[in-house]
Amino acid sequence: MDNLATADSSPPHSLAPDQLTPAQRTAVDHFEGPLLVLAGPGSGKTRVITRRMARLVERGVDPRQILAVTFTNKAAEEMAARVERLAGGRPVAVSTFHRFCARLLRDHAELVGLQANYTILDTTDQKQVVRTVLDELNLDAVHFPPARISGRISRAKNEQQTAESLQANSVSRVGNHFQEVVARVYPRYQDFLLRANAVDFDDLLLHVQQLLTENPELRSRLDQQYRFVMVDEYQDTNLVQYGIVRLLSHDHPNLCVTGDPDQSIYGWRGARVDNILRFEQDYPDATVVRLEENFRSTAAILRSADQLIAHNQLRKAKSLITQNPEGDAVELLVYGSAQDEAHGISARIHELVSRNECTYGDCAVFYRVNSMSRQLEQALSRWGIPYQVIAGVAFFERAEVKDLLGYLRLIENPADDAAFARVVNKPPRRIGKVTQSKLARYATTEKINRLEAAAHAKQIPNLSKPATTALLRFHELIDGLNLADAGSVAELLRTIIDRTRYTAGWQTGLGKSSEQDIQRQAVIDELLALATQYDEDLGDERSLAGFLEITSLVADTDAIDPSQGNVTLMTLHAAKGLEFPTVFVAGVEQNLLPHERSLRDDNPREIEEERRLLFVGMTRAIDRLSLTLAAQRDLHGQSRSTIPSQFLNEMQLSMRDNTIPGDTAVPRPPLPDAGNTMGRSGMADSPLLTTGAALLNGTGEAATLEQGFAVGMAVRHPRYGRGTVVAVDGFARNRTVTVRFEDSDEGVSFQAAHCPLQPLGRS
DNA sequence: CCACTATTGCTTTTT
DNA sequence: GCAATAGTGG
Repeated sequence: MDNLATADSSPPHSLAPDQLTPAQRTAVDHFEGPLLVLAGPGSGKTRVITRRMARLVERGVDPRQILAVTFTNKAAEEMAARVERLAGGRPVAVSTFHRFCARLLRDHAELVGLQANYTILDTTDQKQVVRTVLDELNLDAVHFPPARISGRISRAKNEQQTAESLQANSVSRVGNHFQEVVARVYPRYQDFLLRANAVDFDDLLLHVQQLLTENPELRSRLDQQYRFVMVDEYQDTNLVQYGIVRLLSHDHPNLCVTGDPDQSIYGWRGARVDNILRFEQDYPDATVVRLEENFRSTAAILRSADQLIAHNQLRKAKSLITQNPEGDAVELLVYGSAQDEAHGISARIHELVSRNECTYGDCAVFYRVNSMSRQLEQALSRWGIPYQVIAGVAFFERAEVKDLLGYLRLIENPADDAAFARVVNKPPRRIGKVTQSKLARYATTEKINRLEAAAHAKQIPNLSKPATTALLRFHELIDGLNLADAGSVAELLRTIIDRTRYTAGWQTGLGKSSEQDIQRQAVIDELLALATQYDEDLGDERSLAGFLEITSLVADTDAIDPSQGNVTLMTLHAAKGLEFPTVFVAGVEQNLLPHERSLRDDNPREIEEERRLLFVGMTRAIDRLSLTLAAQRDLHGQSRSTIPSQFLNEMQLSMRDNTIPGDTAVPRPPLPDAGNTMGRSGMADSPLLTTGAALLNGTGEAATLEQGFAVGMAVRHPRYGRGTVVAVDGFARNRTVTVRFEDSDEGVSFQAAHCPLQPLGRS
């Protein structure tokens, strides 16, 4: 089951579980004082950290005195489970930076001007808030895109620039319109958040830093409480995180950080590699351990990766060593089009699996941008290969999820005007733009939140009668909802869906529902399942705040599920910390990897980060690694010729050209027939939906079928199983296929061009 | 004054 | 190919 695992498991080439190299041993046995572990890819870093934590407990350190911080929930959970196992069942707290801060802030909210029931805004909410502020300033969102503005605000926060200092800064730089606008929006944005008792992701960290800086007694108490602090992926910390870590390890500098400057890929998010590079200056008596031997990849893979990364100038020289066997050379596969590339990869996986060289779950495909998953999904679908996409359309980004969570947020924190704006007219209850802006104006002048203002609708000037009653009814609706009455989060969600008649508008009637509605319902069911799980896990401890905290701070990478036996598709960023026997990196082209944005102003730092990104991707591979590219790729709908990535010239590769025009160099899947499609795919008729990612798996887009569909044709859907086509309507893009699946009375309609239906032949 | 449909434009990476 | 806007009918 562990074919996808972090570095600590035991891949074929690794040391026996109990064995440690001398360097690893030094790190594990290190007790007090600062420790820096510089760990190359596949060097057993996770194993070292977990072993060290267990060792601390063994030496009598109370687990509550250990604070371990990672960047993803997935990493945190895995680490916690592993340490607990090693430490004889004693739980050790492992948390992400954001979660740790969220908890701390919950306990001390009033010290930074918040209340304990504050809510966390996501990027969509942030953009919405920016939009509101732009409106107030009479600026248009077309000329000043909210996404860019909130990005700049986020960057400012990461660099510890307050609204005031940014303003001061931009005044000195006259002429920069955009910067000026950002400086004007920032303080109002922040004001909105504070009034809404809400924080954004950056605030979680920033508020905690402020908390620790301004309250020395609290700081020293926490410093004392967390006598041992461990930070994983230290090269990814930003200035604020760096500050927090330092504030917590002042009196007890038993700080252990681990990381690899060559795997720093979050510079764009404010991460500072310098943090790890200057650790030895920050803590002159630090012990430094270098883990350079790789236990993961073949020598061939490692050699190419090493050659690549050696081209980074702004780097301390370091080479990767391994005693692993040579293995196959790293391949470069060149295809004529993105479609060929996708089919080529699928064919390759199909071949490897049918020759029993690996399983589907052993394979991963990485790419630079999420939008590249679509074509890969289509091809894999056509080949009948089961796959999971990490963060295709993220589960928690789905409108239904955000709406329902919006209701929960508003119930928990009535001051959350962002949540109010999100749900006040969802589903449509005749509270449109005009009414909302009158309400907002009134709320602002009266200095009350919007929900309260809705209760006073009769006092709002120029409000039409129907609008007034609609607002009053909405207020009543929210007022009548709470966790105590509902009994559990899941029950509360059901009550919300029921009372708002949330799904009422969906039934397109005539005894058939659309594919879209089925998906939306599935999303809701998934959220309910998640809530039920939460209710069970927490028992009497359950709270809305707790549930919202979990749902706000999850990442899509958390959904990676190795046990499913699926090919895994994800971005290069999401791939960090994982390993797979067979890896494909797709789209290794100039302007894509390196991304065009990094080439734009010829900044070597950015190009080096792109190089590290490819390095990270390559070093995930255990046995087989292929880099692929397409000579032509669609960009904004237009097909364009591409240029091979500059990185390809920097390493040893064995090239295979599959671009012979009009030829069969790229195989297409064998024609489907009822007999062997099932056997080949290895897919269950209706797989269980377990995670958000798995849920969305296979439903995105799909095959364009040359032969089309006809009434009476037997088809198979990756999720709903076998069925028969009962109707075909419309033309071209509007063509829909209605299918009746086995054990179902209803027909389900699909867009012919965009569904993963596989024809099985006539029945 | 609101809801719905057609149309234009922009698209890294993520806690 | 999506999401914010413009336009139209109710």
